[in-house]
Amino acid sequence: MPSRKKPRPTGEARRKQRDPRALSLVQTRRQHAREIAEDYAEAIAELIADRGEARVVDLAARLGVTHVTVHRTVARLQKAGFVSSRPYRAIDLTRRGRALATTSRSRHETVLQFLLSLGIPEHVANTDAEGIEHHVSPETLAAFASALKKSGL
Amino acid sequence: MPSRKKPRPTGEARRKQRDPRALSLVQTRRQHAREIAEDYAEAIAELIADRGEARVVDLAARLGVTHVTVHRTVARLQKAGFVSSRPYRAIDLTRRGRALATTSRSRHETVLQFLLSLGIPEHVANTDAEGIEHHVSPETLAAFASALKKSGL
DNA sequence: GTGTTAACGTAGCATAGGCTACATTTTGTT
DNA sequence: AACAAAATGTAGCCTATGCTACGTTAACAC
Repeated sequence: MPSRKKPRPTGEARRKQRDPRALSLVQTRRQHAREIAEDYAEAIAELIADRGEARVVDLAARLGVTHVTVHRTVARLQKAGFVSSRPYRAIDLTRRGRALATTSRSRHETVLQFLLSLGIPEHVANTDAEGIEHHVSPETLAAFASALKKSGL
Repeated sequence: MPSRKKPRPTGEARRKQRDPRALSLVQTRRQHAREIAEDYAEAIAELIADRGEARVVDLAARLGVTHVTVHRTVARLQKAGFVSSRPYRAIDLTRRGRALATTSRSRHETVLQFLLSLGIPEHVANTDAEGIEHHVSPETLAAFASALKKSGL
């Protein structure tokens, strides 16, 4: 098969990207699919750690969506190579999925601790961290970690 | 008419939200539509300031999408009361749109300056700020501003 | 081993945001 | 005024992420 990847724009969309700020916006949008993968990987890893396995219903409760959404998304993540699953069975992470879960979790923790170190109340920090973590580059993450270390002395 | 707003989930989705972390995730997802409104409002305000008017093509170049996407989104934002537009004319912000643009712009600036104050390189900070700004609560924004003031002495 | 219930899967709908291709209107040139 | 080019609009397709409603399988009680 001719490797049916998602085709990048070739017409106006490509030609018109002259404004430098557009690049950041485009990157931010591209990031979106990965956000979901990160949230799922993190949640699956957590469920496996907590209860031994990740079931569709528990994942749904953990993520605040219906089991149908979980089912479809898991199928997509399986195609993408992050999880493995068989009908009516628990969901498992692939090696790649575990790697994603690990880095996501650690990044989440750093962002959360950093926000808390600024004096932000816990419930606010939790929600903000959830939204922010997916948009934090390695450089920014390192800066957060270093600021955290300084403040923690 | 019976006020056709977007209906909130009433079945499984509502019942199953027992996990506290789910709430943050649900909120983060709900935020999504507003992100676009903020990006558009900011871009439109900027174009009007820079060239006197905001045209569909310029907006498309500024946002890194095609003019078709801009056209459809502007229609949605008009329904939502953020912009006003007439066929083949420039796009204008409503009072609400201008308010959104102002707060978005100021928040963006605070986030960006805060990242820069941590020593993050400019091009990275720009991209990260673009992604992060939409997920920063008023509390966190205040914390950023206050940290910025301290560091800026 | 049968039957109920909970979990899982499937069908089908809606919204939102991308795109290309093509049609129409404005704008600007000659 | 007529034409060419640029801007805008429309049609139609795709993917992703939600949902409800309903069918199917597996787990568990008895």
